[in-house]
Amino acid sequence: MEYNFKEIEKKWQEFWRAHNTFVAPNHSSKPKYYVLDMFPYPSGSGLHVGHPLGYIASDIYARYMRHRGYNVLHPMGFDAYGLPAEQYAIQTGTHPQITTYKNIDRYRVQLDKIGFSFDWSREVRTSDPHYYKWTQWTFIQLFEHWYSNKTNKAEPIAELIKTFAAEGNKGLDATCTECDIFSAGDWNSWNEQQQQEALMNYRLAYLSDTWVNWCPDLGTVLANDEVKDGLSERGGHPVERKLMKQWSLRITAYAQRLLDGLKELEWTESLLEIQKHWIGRSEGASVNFSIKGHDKVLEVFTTRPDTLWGATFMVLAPEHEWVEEITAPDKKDEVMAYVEMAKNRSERERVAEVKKISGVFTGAYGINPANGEEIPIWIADYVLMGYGTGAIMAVPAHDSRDFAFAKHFKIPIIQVVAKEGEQSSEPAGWDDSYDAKEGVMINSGFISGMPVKDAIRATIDKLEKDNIGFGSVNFRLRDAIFSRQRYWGEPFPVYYKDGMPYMLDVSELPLELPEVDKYLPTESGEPPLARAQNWVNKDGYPLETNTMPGFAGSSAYYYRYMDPNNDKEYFSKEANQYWQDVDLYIGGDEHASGHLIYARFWSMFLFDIGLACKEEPFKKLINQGKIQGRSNFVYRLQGSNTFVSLNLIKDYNTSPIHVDINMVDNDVLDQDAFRSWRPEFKDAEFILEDGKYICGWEIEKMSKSKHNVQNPDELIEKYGADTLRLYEMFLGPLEHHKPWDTKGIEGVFRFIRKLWRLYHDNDGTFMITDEDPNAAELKILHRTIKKIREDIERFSFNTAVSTFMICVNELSDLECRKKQILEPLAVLIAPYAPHIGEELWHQLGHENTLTYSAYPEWDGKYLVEESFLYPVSFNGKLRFKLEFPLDMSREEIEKAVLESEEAQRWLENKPPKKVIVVPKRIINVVI
RNA sequence: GCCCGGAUGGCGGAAUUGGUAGACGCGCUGGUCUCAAAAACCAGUUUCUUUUAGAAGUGCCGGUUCGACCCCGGCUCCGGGUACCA
Repeated sequence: MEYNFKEIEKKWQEFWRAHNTFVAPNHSSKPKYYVLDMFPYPSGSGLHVGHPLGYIASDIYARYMRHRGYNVLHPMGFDAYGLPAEQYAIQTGTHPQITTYKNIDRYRVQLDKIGFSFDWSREVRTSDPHYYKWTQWTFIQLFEHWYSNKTNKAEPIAELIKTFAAEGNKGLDATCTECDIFSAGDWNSWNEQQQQEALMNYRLAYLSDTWVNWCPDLGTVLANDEVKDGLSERGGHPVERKLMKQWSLRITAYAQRLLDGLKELEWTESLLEIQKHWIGRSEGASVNFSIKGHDKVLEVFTTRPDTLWGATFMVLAPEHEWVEEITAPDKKDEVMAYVEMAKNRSERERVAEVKKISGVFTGAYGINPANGEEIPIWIADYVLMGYGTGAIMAVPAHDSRDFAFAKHFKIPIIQVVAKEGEQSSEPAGWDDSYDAKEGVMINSGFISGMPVKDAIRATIDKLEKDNIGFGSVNFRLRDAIFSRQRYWGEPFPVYYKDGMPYMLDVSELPLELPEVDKYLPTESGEPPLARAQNWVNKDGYPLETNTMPGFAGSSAYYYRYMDPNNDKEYFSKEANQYWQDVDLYIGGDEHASGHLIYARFWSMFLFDIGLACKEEPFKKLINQGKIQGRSNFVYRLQGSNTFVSLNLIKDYNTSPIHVDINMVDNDVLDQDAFRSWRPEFKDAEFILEDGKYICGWEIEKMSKSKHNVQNPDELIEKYGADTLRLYEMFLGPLEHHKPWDTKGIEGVFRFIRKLWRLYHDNDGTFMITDEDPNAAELKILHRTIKKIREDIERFSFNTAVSTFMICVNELSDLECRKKQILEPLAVLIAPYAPHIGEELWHQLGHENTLTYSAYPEWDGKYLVEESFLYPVSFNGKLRFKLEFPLDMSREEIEKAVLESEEAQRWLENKPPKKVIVVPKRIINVVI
């Protein structure tokens, strides 16, 4: 009987479920290991073969660690809030909960069929009130804390109130919204509302008027990481800028820690790089420029204070609050027109017009503090309100944007840095600015002659001494906008009294998502929750109508898995002490600037308030590559129903049409399937080559419209889950993006059957002997164990599959049926192909699962070689091979090589110049 | 533009520390078994040449080295991130 994967896989999946094989206890004497996958958003189209790639890898590792004696936490859950279910609700009226839960059920069935070793007793769903209770709880904690730069952590607002009452906010070093200095007297004289307003500037979750990315088509605001090229990441809808009252999280308080924390993480270089960029730390100085005729000082941030002498103008962002005030009366119309234009432009237009130079002169002048020169103040949209102070000193000689601007508007350009050993030249003649990171200062007063680095230091010292500036650091990272004007998300635990927001009491959580009649904004433009009946707190005050964004629920789900059914707290201290942090996290790199920043921030905050014992949640992270689609095409002869095979199309006028990849095998079209695919192709004719219709192909995104989606279900039906698991790993390195192609799956399927036949005769009878293995068999086994262990340790799963193939090929050649060889092999392969592993283990006479059996160890004594077959090269070119004992000395080998018959041919009686002998590697003769 | 990653047969890929380039698998070619097919098995498969052998060869050009897919310098192309971030 052949290997019956359908029966066997079903049997073991049921066994695992019935015996709770993968349930991990929170109390164990074993060491812990936490393997996490990025939990999926359950979309309506189910899993395609790209989704399980990372899950298979993590499952192999989780199973491997169980074999090695670890208590392995390997949970799975669902990111259950999200736009698609809500968009569907808007169209059909179906509650997003119904759609989402239906999709989750489908995902669960699909996941189970692949044989994952998840501990489903720990499943979380972000839309479940038992779960989001703690998302809301965290929000309250964020609201009740502020960030002290002195202690460098989050501190309770209650303490801050005491400080304000005793000494005002003067000496306070906090990360906060810019606000006026007030005294204890001021504070104590204020009413509740005034005090609350002052506190709002400090809270880590705060409500403020913010410039947001407003997406009219989705009817909501988006975070910076949800916007790409001026379009929404989901759906590609245009985004505009809008000033709105929104909740934000003061993630910028953690910018430096988020940056520093990266150092200890075992993440890929590219991921660390993306995060570094996103945080975007720049060192420089704040410099105050006074404005002629005003008693205001304009603060700018520059990374190059040394170039102060070259600052020939200043630029304000169009949204800068002083634009109107400083503009000269005769320039008002022009300036306001420009500001209006800049404000109304969509984000998309702004991005598209980046190269266009535009701006307007305000008629005002700033005073360059370096030399007392009056320099014009311009308004231009190349200066962004959100970075630094929204105002810059422009140094056209040494900044390309300033240079282009100065040339365009004919503003003077002064060179202040020259290359070491070079003379200055006339900047008016330059093609571009000289963005000098190194060089020597010129035309710069007391710093002239200094190298750039020293000049920066000296300038900052001088600025600080004169009290007109100071060394400062700026981050690109912005506070995270946390409000969404959508229905399907966590409700904020917030009510409003006299227009001021207050938190619900923790005992009132969870604040459950109310029912609404429609999932659309109200007629007056309020979010969908405004439609809810009685959306008020227990005292009748109105509740917040915004909901939280997608990243709220995914920012700490990895902690909740540690203690998922805890009703009293987020997770217990004991559970957290035991599981600590995620040892291995596998997921896509599309979350580099979103989820992975927010989750780290969230974790740091939970650390600060004493809940989590680790600051960084994800010790090691691997990005599995995306599986791309591989589309197939047929070529229709223009204006006909005739299709031309790929290699003949050059002779015809054809147009390509996507065909479903399920009716194509090795790029050969199943013509009958094609004819019955769609009515219009019923009478299709084909122009064939070698009697076959060959399809063209292209690598594209996997999508329904391109007919290139491959579901795992079909493949499991045909080949079984073990084959699918091995094949996905065999495709190539885990981290690589790669096109999906079923071409090679037959080979893996053959391998699985060949493995089965090692243990069974042609009739399917189990045939294992107790005979002692010979040296050759032991060598194969131990070499395989060694290589498999090394490969798993370095997450090289593709080469591990090859190694199994080599092992099975060799044992088949030897017709080895010995228990001492084949029993360890069954355990060895079980993490990869768990069903066949369990079945063989069972047939070998074991009653229980092999999940917790020790992983085989290799013993070097079986691998000792006595001799080595040396490749012998002449001038680096391989000529022949010679075998020598391993204990032979270099001198003896050299002598033997030179005396050998083959060598004589190449030496042609000339003495060699040099002979290199690298033991166990190579011999190279130089002539 | 800037930053990161990559390029190896017809295809996916291997070569872990500078030491036999192309493991393993697909595909293809030929064969065994069979009435036939499936399955399985065996042999071959980087390219070129004057084929018992030789030459070239890891995107291109150059360098270091006894020896380079691997290190260095300069390019080309592809993928990703980011983009008036002062």
